[in-house]
Amino acid sequence: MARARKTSTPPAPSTAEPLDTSVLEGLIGYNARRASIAIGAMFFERMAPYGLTQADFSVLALLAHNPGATSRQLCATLDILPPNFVSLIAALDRRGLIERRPHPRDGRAVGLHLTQAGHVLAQETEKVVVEMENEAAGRLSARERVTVQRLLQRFYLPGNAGGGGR
Amino acid sequence: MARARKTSTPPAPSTAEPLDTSVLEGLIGYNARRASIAIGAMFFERMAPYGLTQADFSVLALLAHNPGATSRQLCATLDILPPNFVSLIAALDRRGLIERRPHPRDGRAVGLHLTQAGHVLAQETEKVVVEMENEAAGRLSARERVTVQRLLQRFYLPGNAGGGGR
DNA sequence: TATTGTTATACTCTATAACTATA
DNA sequence: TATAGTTATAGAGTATAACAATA
Repeated sequence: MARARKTSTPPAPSTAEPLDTSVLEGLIGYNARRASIAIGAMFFERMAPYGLTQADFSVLALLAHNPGATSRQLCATLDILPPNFVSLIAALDRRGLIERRPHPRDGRAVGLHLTQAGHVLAQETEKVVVEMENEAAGRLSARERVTVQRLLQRFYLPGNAGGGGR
Repeated sequence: MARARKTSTPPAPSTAEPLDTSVLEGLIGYNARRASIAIGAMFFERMAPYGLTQADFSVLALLAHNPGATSRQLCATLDILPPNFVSLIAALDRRGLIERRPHPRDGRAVGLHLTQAGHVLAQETEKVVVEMENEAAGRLSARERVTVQRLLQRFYLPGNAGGGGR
């Protein structure tokens, strides 16, 4: 997750001249990566009091709206490999944020549910993240924010062709 | 850099129902992260024949337009920590793609330059990456591509407020 | 036979502390 | 004293192989 750096940021005593970055800035991959890292660092700072990574937060947010979802479903949705999901879920369980109940129709699977504490934390952190995004996107209009989201989704969601959205 | 997965992608024998992801899809951070990972995986595939990571490529591309740049400048530009930059540069050097020359005005610094082979590789891979992006962004118009880049830059470039463009 | 969840494990990426040599 | 480059190292994150239990 690239934990945020110590980021003391001295008052720029730096003298080195900046480089010409026009080539890279013309690449969407580069821009998406840099923006993602910048927002991720901000996320890390704001979430420090709650001890949640982006993956942790995503799982809690998904469970809030998809109670009983299985590890398999969450892994597929978030593009996390099952072996890497085990310790994540175990940690949330240890913290009393989620509960594992036997799946009603599949003995192999386990349904995941938020506990009361999990619901509270999911709700509170969602608010924090939305505020953080409002700040990070402070120089974007509401319309621009919707636009950038819609365009980014074209790169990772299947069949999100044009048209549609108003 | 998250190397690309073995991605056999069986013809979806999967039966698990998809989850409601609307909360996450309303977050710019989530969308930027997912898009970045998707483009990164594609980058990894196309660059496999050249053995370059995104960071490697970025360094070569920057040196092509900024001959003599120092490690310090490249680190600052690409947000890479100096200790992590050492092995990257050493590998490019070992491959005969770059050359380290004493800095003309600073005995501590080392000016980095592309070799002939480095220039050839930088030019060829830049073409491959641009083609790859054209494909990845196939469902975006030229105007949309410029828009998404401009908007993403607001998150990681300082003082890129509105106005300006065009 | 295929799938869910898991253990073990290895590799990559990212971070900090501390050193050297020049400035 | 501060900066450029480096070494050593620790900790996240991400990948594969292989297993038990259930379908």
